[in-house]
Amino acid sequence: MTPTLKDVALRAGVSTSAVSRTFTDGASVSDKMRKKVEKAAAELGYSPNFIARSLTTRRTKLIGLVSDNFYNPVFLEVFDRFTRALQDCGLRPLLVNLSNETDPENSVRMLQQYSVDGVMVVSSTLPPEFSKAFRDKNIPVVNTFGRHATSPDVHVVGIDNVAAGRMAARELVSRGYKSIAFLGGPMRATSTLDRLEGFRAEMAQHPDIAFTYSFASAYSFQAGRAEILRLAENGLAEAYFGGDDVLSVGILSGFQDLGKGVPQDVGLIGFNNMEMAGWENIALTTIHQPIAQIIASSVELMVAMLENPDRYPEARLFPCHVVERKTLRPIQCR
Amino acid sequence: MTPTLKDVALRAGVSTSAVSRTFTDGASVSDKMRKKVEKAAAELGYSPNFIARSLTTRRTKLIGLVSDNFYNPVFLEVFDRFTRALQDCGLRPLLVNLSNETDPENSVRMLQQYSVDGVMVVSSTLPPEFSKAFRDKNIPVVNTFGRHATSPDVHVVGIDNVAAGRMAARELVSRGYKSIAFLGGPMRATSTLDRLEGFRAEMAQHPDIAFTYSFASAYSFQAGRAEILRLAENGLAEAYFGGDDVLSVGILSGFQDLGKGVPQDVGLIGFNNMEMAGWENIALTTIHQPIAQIIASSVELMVAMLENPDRYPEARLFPCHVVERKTLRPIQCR
DNA sequence: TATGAGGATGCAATCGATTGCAAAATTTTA
DNA sequence: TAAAATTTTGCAATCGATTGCATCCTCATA
Repeated sequence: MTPTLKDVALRAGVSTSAVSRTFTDGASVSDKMRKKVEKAAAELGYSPNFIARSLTTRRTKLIGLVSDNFYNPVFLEVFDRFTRALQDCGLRPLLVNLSNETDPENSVRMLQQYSVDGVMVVSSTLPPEFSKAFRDKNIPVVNTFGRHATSPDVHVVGIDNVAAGRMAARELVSRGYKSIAFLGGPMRATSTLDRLEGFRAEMAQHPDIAFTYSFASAYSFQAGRAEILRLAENGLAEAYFGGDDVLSVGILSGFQDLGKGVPQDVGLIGFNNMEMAGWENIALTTIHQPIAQIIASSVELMVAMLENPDRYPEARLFPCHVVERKTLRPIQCR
Repeated sequence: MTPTLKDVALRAGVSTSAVSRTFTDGASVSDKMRKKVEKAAAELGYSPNFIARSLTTRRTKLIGLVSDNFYNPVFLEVFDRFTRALQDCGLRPLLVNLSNETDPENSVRMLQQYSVDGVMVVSSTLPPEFSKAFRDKNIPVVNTFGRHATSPDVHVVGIDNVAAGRMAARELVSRGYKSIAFLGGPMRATSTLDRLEGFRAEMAQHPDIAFTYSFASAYSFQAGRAEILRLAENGLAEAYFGGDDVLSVGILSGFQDLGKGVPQDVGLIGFNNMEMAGWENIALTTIHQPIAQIIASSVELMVAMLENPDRYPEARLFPCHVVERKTLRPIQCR
């Protein structure tokens, strides 16, 4: 059906090598030959078959994009940016949904069967074994939003969660709140734990301020709402750090039920700066994670690894910053 | 590096055909042979290379998943469901971001170069030419969320937008509003136009009720907010049908600015039933689009087309239903 | 004009599988 | 037990490309 190399060669009256060479840059072909071949190719509507090509070049330009997080609004941006950035490098994302996969084996095998050139593991909750499994098969892998401490033998691009936790605490302290709480996502997420660590470290500097913490059952609206409602039974803190923005909107909703005004009665700072956090009827003060940079850097790193697979693993961590909106009272000068 | 068919054959002391056959079901191999081969394969950690296989079988099991909409929250669900459903059929989604692509040519060529078995065009805004371009190259295509009227020569799975528009109007009428407005998404989206058509048709049955319409510049929060604020200058209607849920949340935010209480002062019904519409502090009454069914059906249809590419094109339309929350006043009995 | 350098071309092997066909092995039938 | 039928197996061609190597041109230089 679709024309092949041979068809073009036949029509142009040249060898298949000649045709192949006009379509691989850097190959030696005379102008005359190139013209002839290009003409025949155009007439036939030929373009080289990547799959067949990959057999000899050992490069498919396919990149596995594996994630287990398909329900967080920030992932809209994540997918958009990843696909664009990859496309711009001539790479193609093969999407893998790991949502209820516990065993790396399957995904690794599958991606290996498709001879992907590399894999991007996009998750902060996936255990490091996943990334390692790829590396063990000699497939270049970068773990975006990963935790650098856990997998020093795999490339990680993301943020410093400990620093982010500290930043949140510092922000809350600067507003003069006298009792402050950390309301994290599920405890199994290492990112949560790291942020708690930083948060706690900062709070340790302020023994005069009451500090408590707890965890929601998931990074979800309902989980945040349920947890804050549960917490309210024993009295609320003056300000909270929500595990992420959707959790925080749940908390906001709980405050509303409780008749607590924000920021008059209680303060809240979220995490991620998802698009909806900026919606005027939500107006969540939150910590922005530099997604654009993280993804650009991830792809850049992947490209570099394709050139040199033995690159020494590195962690690229980007700083966050707080985005002030309306859920925290103004800074207190004392 | 990774073991090949030949390696296994060598180790098992059999022909490559034998190995190939034990890995393709339905092929004739004796038990003894199978055991021998499987043993060798297991020892080597072999699994067949799909890419190489596809060369002769002419099946890659790759499905192009092309979309131009990466920022609507419902697409989280869409991507999650699509990837799962495809995976469950042994198919792999090759993601293509068409966000700023105006010409089908590139994407078609690219997907052809990867020998995808089929393409799912997931968009209600992409012009029918995109879908047609694939069909013209004999690549099976189903247009999910497409408009059936425009492309009767391509498989379409989605909803009946005209009916949905009518449903919205009817709902608003049943609440006894005396002036009703349609505030759609961008005019170029055919889905918007179809919904307006249905809406208008229903309103025509009620000449006593004032009816107006207008369009926001995009399916976005800011566009909805801006448009309602603009509209307010000449006085608001009693109730609105928002083009989609994010647009509607923008409208809600505008109402808030205007000091209009919902649903006391003004009513609003959205479209899509995105997850956030159910959040208690948004509580948007909206029309639910049966995404789960639409996607299941799309994938089902794709699988059927892989079996029989000459299948006669059909449109599969699913009914919507309204989800009552808190942005519409109760039904009026007269 | 002869010589050599270097670029352009083609031949044929190869990448990792599948598969039609014929030969070999096994089972069934007489 | 021999012949026929059937199942297994292997050979070799093929899928659509790329590429090392040898040959052939071209053109500049002496």
